[in-house]
Amino acid sequence: MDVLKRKTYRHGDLYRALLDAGTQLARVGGPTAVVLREATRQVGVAPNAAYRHFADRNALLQAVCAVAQAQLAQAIEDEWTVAGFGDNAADAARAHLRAVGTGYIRFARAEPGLFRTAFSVYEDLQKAGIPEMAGKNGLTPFQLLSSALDELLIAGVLPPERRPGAEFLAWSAVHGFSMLLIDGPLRVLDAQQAEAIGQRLIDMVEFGLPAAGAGR
Amino acid sequence: MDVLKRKTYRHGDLYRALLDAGTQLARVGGPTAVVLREATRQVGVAPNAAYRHFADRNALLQAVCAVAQAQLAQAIEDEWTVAGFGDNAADAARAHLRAVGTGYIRFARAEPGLFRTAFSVYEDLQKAGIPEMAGKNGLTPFQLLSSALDELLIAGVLPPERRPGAEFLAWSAVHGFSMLLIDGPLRVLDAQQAEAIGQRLIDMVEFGLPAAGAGR
DNA sequence: TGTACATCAGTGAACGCGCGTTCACTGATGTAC
DNA sequence: TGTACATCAGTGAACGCGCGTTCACTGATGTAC
Repeated sequence: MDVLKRKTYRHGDLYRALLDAGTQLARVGGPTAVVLREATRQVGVAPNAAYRHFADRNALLQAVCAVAQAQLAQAIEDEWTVAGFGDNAADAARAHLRAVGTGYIRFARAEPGLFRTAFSVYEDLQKAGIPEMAGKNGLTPFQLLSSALDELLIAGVLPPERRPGAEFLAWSAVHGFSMLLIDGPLRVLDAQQAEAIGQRLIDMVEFGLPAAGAGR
Repeated sequence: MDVLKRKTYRHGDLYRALLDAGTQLARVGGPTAVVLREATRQVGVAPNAAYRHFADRNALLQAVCAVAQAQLAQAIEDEWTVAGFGDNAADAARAHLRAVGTGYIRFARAEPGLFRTAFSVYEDLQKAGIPEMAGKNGLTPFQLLSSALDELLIAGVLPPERRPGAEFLAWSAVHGFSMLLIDGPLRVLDAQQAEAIGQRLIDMVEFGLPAAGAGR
């Protein structure tokens, strides 16, 4: 990111530079802070130069959104790796579900701007599988959650009739908590408190999920 | 709301008219749609006339936010009333918790713009008790949730050591689901599907809450 | 009950701002011969 | 290997837009005498 001075007339990799600058803007100020002119300013290029690489402002935002998704996926993968394999399939599955939730919440707290950007753009569940949004293992956040739930199913922890749509129940809890944590009333919590309540929330999901839809 | 024509030089109740116009804008387009000039335009008054009644644009937004909170509270109260009292204290408490969640989700789905506005402004938990944000019974959404949880405690459904902070667990689940429903990937669900998954989510909270924090 | 006057709600015009986007251009690069 | 030339990445200037906000004002209202 060479600000204001550049040796060559051609930039070299302006696409990448603008994407990086846009990501930095999102990191600091969330999706509305992704301002095309500001990105070109930081890179040291004329405002309209961006139009060689992005159709319009929204295309830049979309690209930044994909970066944010990928970083979230990576944060979850890291947590998954730490969780390991446990003594048996059931324990491993539970640990992986917890890892997904924990990674999600920690990322939201560590990178609130990127987190909000990840969910700012109109997103189809169809598009949830595109590779730009994945971590190193090639899985998106949603796919990682699905994997953990599949493990729970195979391990016999989650009854088959409760499996369909289980993603949305777990996701809702963790997503809502993250939102309250970064934008809402839980903003005031310190790291330790946030972590403690976060783990209790994941307890609620772990114990409540197998019962959800129980004979009502 | 008299658009463009007005008999008297004085408006009569411009504060109310601007607040109503602002609320309508929020209803249609969420918090960012609360534009001061647009509100005055709809009321048929000069842009700067607003400054007789609101310190600035943010003051108008705050007022609209309070209206949105109050409408949410009312939606929950209505659901609470429908839920009734059941056969015993435990059933009644559970029904009331479910009513809070159901009212919350239904309001989010029915009035996504107002819902997003309700949570757009910096909100302290301190301010969660101010009367402008309450429904007819004088309780805010947060206070209604607290009441339901207190009932669960008294009825012996929720162990005393799990009561503190339980608001945030239940709230997270229902809030996250609402967000995914109106802005996220669950946008595609029709009313029936949304209702069904919403009830399963509330199952998860109902069964998972008493277990959350269980001996870890 | 009638009149003078203070109040203050709403007016009209203008400001500076930063945004996204379009236009015709310029000049470094890399390829064809 | 050297040169002519097409390509196209980045330039410079400008546009229209709508916003929030400030200024000095005007004229209806309601109160004091």
